[in-house]
Amino acid sequence: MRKSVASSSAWPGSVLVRGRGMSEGEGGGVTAMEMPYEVDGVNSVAGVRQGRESLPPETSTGVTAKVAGRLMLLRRQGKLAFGDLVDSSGRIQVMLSSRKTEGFDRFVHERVIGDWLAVEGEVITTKSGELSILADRWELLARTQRSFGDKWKGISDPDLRFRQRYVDLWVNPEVRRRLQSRSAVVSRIRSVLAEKDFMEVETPILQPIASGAAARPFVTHHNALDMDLYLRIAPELYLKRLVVGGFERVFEIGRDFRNEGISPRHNPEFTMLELYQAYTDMYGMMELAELLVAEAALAATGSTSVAYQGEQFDLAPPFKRDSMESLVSKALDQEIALEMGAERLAALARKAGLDPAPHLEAGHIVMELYEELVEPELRDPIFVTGFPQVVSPLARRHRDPEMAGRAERFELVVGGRELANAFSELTDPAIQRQHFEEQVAEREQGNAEAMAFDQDYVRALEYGLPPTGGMGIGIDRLVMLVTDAAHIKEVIAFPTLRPEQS
RNA sequence: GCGCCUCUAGCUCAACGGCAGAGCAACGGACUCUUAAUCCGCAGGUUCUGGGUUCGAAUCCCAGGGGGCGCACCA
Repeated sequence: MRKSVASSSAWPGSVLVRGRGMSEGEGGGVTAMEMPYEVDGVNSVAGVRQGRESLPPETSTGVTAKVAGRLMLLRRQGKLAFGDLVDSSGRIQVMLSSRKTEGFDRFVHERVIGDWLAVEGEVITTKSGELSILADRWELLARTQRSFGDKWKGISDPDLRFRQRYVDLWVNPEVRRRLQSRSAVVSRIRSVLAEKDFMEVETPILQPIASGAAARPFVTHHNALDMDLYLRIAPELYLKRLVVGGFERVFEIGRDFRNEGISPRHNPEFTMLELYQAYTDMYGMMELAELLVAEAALAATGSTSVAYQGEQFDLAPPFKRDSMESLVSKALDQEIALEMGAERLAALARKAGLDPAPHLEAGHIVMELYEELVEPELRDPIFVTGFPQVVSPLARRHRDPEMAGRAERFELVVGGRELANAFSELTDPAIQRQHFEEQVAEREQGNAEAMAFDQDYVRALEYGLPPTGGMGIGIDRLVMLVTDAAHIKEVIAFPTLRPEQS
């Protein structure tokens, strides 16, 4: 009878409770407009708990505290009432008594699970020993007009969880912990890089050409300029322009956008750390990768040993290193090398059950063998080196003449997934131009992800890029790893979803 | 894009060809130490939508929609 006061009630979870589409003033309580504008003297729940975890039952501390948060459980017991108040730091029990608490009857009759409250009173422990706040007074900060789902099971429908994350955060506590861990990881990365004299910068998200990675971009349009712009697929080329401009150590933590499929590991927008450091190379990047990954694990879990989906990974440096060809050889139980040529490699690939497209170069086939047979099987952190030059258009050729055809590039893989990708950056404008031309040719042969030609970037290189190491780390996947998340949507507060349908 | 699974009360789920139900939430009440409190009472439905089969459809079939998983895609 009482549902559907508002027009917005078609959506699950939308039934308005207790006639709450109306202001409470009609029941003699406060109206929305009479809610407080500020709440003074609020202590965090964690702060109140601090140092009081093992008080004996029925302790009166004599200390008064005020906490604020959302009421998530309510146990009415005649002239007593107990509630669980939750804030971002934790949960604490509040105890109200008809003798001690102002407005006790209003509390019992008007409050529902989900209301925001401030509660002030003495910090005590109950007969059963639970740390509680025995309320002298309480104050309503906001009412909920909608219910929070089953109090034991919460909500489990994934669509509902992601669309209404503000509910998910309250009823599924691990969601809150994950997002807090994500923040801690990003914060730690910033401070580690700051200590190493990196400067945080911001480069364009709207770009006239989307380059720097192999991916399909989103297209948008600027009306006044009457021109199409792309949402960036990578900040790489702009960051290296800044190195050309004289900033020796720069990094950016920001969103990239790729117009591709959505999967447990892919969201159309995702957060990438990219950093560039002059006067070093891929080996300098390896040290930095080890440091950043280990620090991320420490920030999230307090340990460099992390449990992930039933596996245990040791993220303490140093990480193993091996070359792509060596790893593929082990997987095939047969020595392979780029020098075998495309035909023989393609035959091996077919024998291994793959179906390499025609006209691929040897490097492409080795890469395919690696991605299909090796990468998913790699467990503990490992730097995979010796990437074919042909799949590394922005990386510098290997300095060792015996490594001809390979680039100075590595990917860091943990648990079968790529966590970081780094190069000794290609600095030679003529070679860069040639690589872009090859990418354009690939695109013409049907590789829709081949990189776009960026003329100005070549011009920037013509002004001189010093020897530079560069690296990208996928923040979402890193956070997944250190928070034991199976799905990228679990580490993104608001993942991309289809629009809610009426 | 293809395949498989799924959609029932606000939430979590039963009923699987024969009167659409439970727990929680909500609402009314009892209870001075609860912990998913308990107890009594009340209310809550276009069974995703449309069509078909049938005496009879939440249930079977077809189409559409939402969601999930896998494949493809994603260096």
